[in-house]
Amino acid sequence: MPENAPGRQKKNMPKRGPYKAGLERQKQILEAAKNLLIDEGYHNFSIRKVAKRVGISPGNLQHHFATRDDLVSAMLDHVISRYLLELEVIKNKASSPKECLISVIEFVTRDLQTRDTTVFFPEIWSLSNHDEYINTLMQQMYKVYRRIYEDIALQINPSLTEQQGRLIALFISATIEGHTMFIGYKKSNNGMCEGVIKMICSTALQIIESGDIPAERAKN
Amino acid sequence: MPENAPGRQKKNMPKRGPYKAGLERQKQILEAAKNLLIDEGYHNFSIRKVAKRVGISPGNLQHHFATRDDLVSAMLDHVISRYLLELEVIKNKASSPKECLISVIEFVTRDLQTRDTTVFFPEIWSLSNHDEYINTLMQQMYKVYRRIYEDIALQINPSLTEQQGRLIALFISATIEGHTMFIGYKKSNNGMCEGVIKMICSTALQIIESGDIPAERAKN
Amino acid sequence: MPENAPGRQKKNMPKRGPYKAGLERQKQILEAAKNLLIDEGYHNFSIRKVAKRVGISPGNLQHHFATRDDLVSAMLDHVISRYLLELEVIKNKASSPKECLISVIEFVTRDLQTRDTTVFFPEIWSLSNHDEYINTLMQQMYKVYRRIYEDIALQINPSLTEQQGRLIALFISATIEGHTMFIGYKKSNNGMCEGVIKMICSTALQIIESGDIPAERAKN
Amino acid sequence: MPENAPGRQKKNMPKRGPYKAGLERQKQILEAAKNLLIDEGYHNFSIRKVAKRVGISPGNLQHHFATRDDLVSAMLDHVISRYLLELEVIKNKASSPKECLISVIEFVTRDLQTRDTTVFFPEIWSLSNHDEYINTLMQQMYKVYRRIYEDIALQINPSLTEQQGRLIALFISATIEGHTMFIGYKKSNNGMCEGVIKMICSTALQIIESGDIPAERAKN
DNA sequence: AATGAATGAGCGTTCATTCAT
DNA sequence: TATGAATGAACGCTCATTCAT
Repeated sequence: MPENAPGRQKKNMPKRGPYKAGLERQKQILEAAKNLLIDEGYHNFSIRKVAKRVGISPGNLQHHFATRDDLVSAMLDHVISRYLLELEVIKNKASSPKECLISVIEFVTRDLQTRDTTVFFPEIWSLSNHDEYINTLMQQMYKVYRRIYEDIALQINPSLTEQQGRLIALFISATIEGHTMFIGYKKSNNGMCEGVIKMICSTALQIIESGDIPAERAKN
Repeated sequence: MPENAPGRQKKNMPKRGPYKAGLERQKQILEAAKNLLIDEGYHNFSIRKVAKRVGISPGNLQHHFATRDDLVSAMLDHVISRYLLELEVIKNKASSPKECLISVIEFVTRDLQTRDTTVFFPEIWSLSNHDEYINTLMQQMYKVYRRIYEDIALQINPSLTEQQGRLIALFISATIEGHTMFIGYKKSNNGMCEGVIKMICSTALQIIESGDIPAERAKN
Repeated sequence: MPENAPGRQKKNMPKRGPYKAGLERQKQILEAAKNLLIDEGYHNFSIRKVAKRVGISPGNLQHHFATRDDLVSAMLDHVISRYLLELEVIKNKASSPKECLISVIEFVTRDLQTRDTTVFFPEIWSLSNHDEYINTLMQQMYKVYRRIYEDIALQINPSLTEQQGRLIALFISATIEGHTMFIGYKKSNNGMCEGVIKMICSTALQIIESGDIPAERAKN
Repeated sequence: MPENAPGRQKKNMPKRGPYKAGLERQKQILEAAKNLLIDEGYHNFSIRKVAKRVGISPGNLQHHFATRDDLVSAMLDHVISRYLLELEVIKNKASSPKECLISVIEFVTRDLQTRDTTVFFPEIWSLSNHDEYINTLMQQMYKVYRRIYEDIALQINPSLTEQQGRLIALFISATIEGHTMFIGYKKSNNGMCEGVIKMICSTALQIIESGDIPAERAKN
């Protein structure tokens, strides 16, 4: 058993890694798992179904991912890191902070309308409330993601404090995510996407530039 | 067989209703179902667990709610209509449109921090992608909810078109909902709640008053 | 609880009989039970389904027929006695033994092609192997039925012994019944019905008239 | 998952078959299923009971036969093909058509008196009215079986048309089957078996030799 | 790296039956 | 005469997991 796939592993025995063919298999499995999650939802997710999609036996799948939790964790890792990578590319394409802000907002918001994103993220949101590991994973992802907005905000308006930057970044990212259920794939208001984008962009810019952000007090 | 609980029923045969004790039971069941959903998530939801929580046999539960879907639907109905009722009360307490806007935003956003709300709504969001009935239920709820913001917006700024009102309402509601995963119960940024509220309020007012909302074109 | 419906009752408490309306209900129930048996087979038979067909509650049905076995027994009684009555009528219409033989054979064989008969009797045959009460009921019915052939045979050929008459009657009745699965309702050879009838008639007559029947020895 | 046992399968994916031990298990299961059917009847048939008889877990049984229908189908297949094989042997032992006719009739009729046959076939007859797959299976079996009588009849009396041969074969086979409920295992007239055999044989021979069979018209 | 065999628990559901109303 | 409430057992089935091969 390799058990060296990323995820929730406890025991980390120093074993030989998977063969090349094995790595290919793992990717197949993770893709199939992602698609199953999206097609049927987490409440209909099972390793047997994943195995059937890949065309291997459940026993074999469990050779690659020892437990169901391992598989789910690895799959979420897989999808999330790919998503963050995409974001990085978008960010690096822009030549000015403002342009960067707008292109990231546009990319993320338009991406909400793809089936994968419309379905995948709410799945994570609900899961994060019942599984601490998944919650951590998700919060890490959003921290990395919000960092983009924080950096941009401070570049556009250097007079902002770090805390203000964090609050702004939180506000922008939460605002975008919150539209998923309304303008997402097959959602009844998906025609409003472009209008929403404009509102988010102008609001974000206005907040950043005005610097009129409440001072924070909470610690936690 | 009662089967006349709210939910996914189509044919409404003229049957005698349940006894008083039966109605009490139904409420107990719906409460237990809600709590189970919140405690363990939809993927761990089962009628047997609900029955165990109520302290009755699965057979008896199925006497009250014939199928799992019936139970889930009735439970969602139950929770959602109670939530909308609460909103109505908040709305009616306010004496001016602006005050109303602020108090509704404050109520809803603070409510995000209760465990029930933090957990319950993401559950619905994810479910709505896999169950058309639940999606319809959810969209109806949000339509009623957004109607509040639409009315307020048009009262504050009568020059807004209906479409602009709808877009604003969508933006405000989506912005609030989007914070659930970040400032909700036990979420890492839950200390930022008050700051977020201020930003949402000022942003909402600014958008409504400026009337600087993109004209829409998409139909779909 | 009346419990005075025919069937498998053990305790026969001297209670007042059912009201007129109750008797009507009992007939409704028995008819519904018969139709359910025919529509879905004994393995899908349940008192709940019967109750649903009648439009009453299972509890109420069980007020009329205390147990499932009671209901089944009463229903079989009901159908069988009606069937024997029909036969009696056919028999009495004929003016000569030969004519009687032919008309009974024709009636019974053609009746095999009705859906009710095609389905109902195999159901009894299989049940009789697992329920002694039903087996007794069935054997009684066939005894009465075969008696018709016995009488006719002895009338046509008075030189036959009683044993020979019984053997002939058994042979004729078994021959007819055996065609159920082949020329019955929706069965692949149901076009051969008339040919079959002619063969049965001529064979029966030939056996009776020739008297060339093996002497029996077995006792049991 | 083997799922390659005979039965109601459609797609025949090129999977590796079961291990040797697995094949043994499948046979055990089919035997247990047959015996359960005979002991308790189809209405008391359950995969759990079969599993208990074999001494395995229900889950394991479902590994070999994925659904209840698969199991039932495979079991019927199993029993029927064994039965047809036996018949073939009997047929091939005979040296003349007449002898063959008599030995087949004797074998089949006497076999009616074994418990297995007395119980098994009525079970199929009733099931065939509620399950199209089983009806097809049964009709195929009887077609093969009747073919024996058809061939013999045409050998004994070559002047018979094919249609006449089919009608005769139907009549002989139906006549035999029809005696199951009367001379079968523990049935009240089982002492008449030998007399019945003689009547069937002489009747069959007489019909075949005389060629006095009604011309058919119906098509269907 | 892969499959098949096996377990045991849990699921939604149906059911016969009992009983209070 | 009728319904609704309730139980407890059984059903077919899916599942995560383990293990021998």
